[in-house]
Amino acid sequence: MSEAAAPAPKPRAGRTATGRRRLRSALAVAALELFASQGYEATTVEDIVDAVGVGRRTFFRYFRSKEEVVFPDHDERLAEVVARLEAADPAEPPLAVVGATAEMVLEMYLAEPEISLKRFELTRAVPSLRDKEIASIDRYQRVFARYLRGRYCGEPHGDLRAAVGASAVVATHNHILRQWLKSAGSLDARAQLREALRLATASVHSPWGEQPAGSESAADERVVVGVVRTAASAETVRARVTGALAELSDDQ
Amino acid sequence: MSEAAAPAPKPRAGRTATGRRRLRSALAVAALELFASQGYEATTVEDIVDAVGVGRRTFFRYFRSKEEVVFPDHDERLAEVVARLEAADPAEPPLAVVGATAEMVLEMYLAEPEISLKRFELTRAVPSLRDKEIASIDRYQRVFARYLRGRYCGEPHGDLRAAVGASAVVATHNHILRQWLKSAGSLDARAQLREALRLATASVHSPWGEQPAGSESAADERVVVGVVRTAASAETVRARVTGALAELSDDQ
DNA sequence: TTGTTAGTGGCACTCAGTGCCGCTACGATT
DNA sequence: AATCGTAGCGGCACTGAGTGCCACTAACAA
Repeated sequence: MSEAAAPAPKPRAGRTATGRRRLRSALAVAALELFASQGYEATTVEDIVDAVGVGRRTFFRYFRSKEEVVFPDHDERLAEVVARLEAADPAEPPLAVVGATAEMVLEMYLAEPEISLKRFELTRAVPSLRDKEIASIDRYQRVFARYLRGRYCGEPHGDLRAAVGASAVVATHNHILRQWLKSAGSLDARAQLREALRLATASVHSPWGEQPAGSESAADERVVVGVVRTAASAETVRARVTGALAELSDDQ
Repeated sequence: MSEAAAPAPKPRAGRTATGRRRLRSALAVAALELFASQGYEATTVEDIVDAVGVGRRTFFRYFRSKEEVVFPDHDERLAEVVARLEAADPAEPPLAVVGATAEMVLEMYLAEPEISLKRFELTRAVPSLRDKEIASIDRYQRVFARYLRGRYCGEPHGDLRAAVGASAVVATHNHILRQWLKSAGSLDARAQLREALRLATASVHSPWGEQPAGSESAADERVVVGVVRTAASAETVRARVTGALAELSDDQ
């Protein structure tokens, strides 16, 4: 209260000494500390800038909003994801590309565990931040879906497959990430994600859609006999295989 | 401007005549009209209440925020979803229950096409509303995932399967809904959703996880011979079937 | 007629976010 | 070395969302 009584003589304590672009970092650090100690909503932007010793206006030069200080570099990360997808080998299976990109995103979280954990606690506690994170996750998913839509272009249910594939990858990524966060950085999340993606995206890898009654097949069509040993009934296996093999023609 | 010059004598034009709880509806209608005509952000809450002829304070008694007027009954709908899941027959396959619930949600949109379309346009144009909608959709997905987690409890990758299953259902629902909205209410979205759900959730219906090297099988194990006619190579079919039939023991 | 209560209006306030202007420190030019 | 341009910053004033509080009024009950 009383420390702000003299607006005329600016203290300017070590501002330029910290460097021009370190201000952003200093603001973020101070903000996260205050959020952790006294809560997100109870912390005003004025509290943050007072802790750093800069003007309130300066805060909004480095962050578009109070929420953005919690997710400082989401834009850059999304841009990396887009770049990665654009640079991907078109010979790779589409879902493998998306899965690998998801692994890259996971690596970003794993690279700075303490920040990821702080954010996790914050987003769990503050609804508005949770909503914000959901929205940014959705942006990843949209980018994934757009990529897959391009790769599945022309296929029977390409758009649907793209949407479901993207959502499966994102859901799997989030599941593994959440497990890792809850365990406070336990085991190899990378390997877990890879295995989980294998399970989750199994059905999306092969094309969907009803057989157009032997359209382009006929030529190189062959008869394949498979022998399966299982406890399930024959009818169950028939239904399962029928669903799984619905249109197995042009994908790898 | 000049119409607000006399604060003392309240006009009170037909307030009570419209009924006590119709005010909410009147506010929503006026808001949507203003949003459509002059844009969401350019419309202040004061504009809305002036159009209806009530005080600004009253608006916030009916809507928690300016955004909520666009999604007036999301809470009730989410409650309906929860109730439906809780009342579901435990004998039904879990994903069938969730799928049917998603169909119920779709029905809600289809029930009032003009409002759904207006909202669609608004959420497409205004980022903050889009984020809000994403967040509320995520709430559905969480409820779905929670339900599936309970049903898959104890199974190999139950939690992952629940997360992926829920996301697949939601992604499918959104895809069909979006198609319907883009076509301005064309054909039978119900049938499309049902078929799409069949495709999208095929792999999640059967349990996941690695075979425990013949644990409880042995007893009622049989040999099943399947004949498949396809254009794919034998190796492709083998890999596909192996993946699809990974653990086919207790689910129907 | 006299409480009682629910719904409302209005006022004042906090706080996020923005536009604008002035200041200052730094670098480049001559 | 003096000067100009500029980028970063502080501060002020403003808008608008959202909230707390209190007074008022209409309807209802005793």
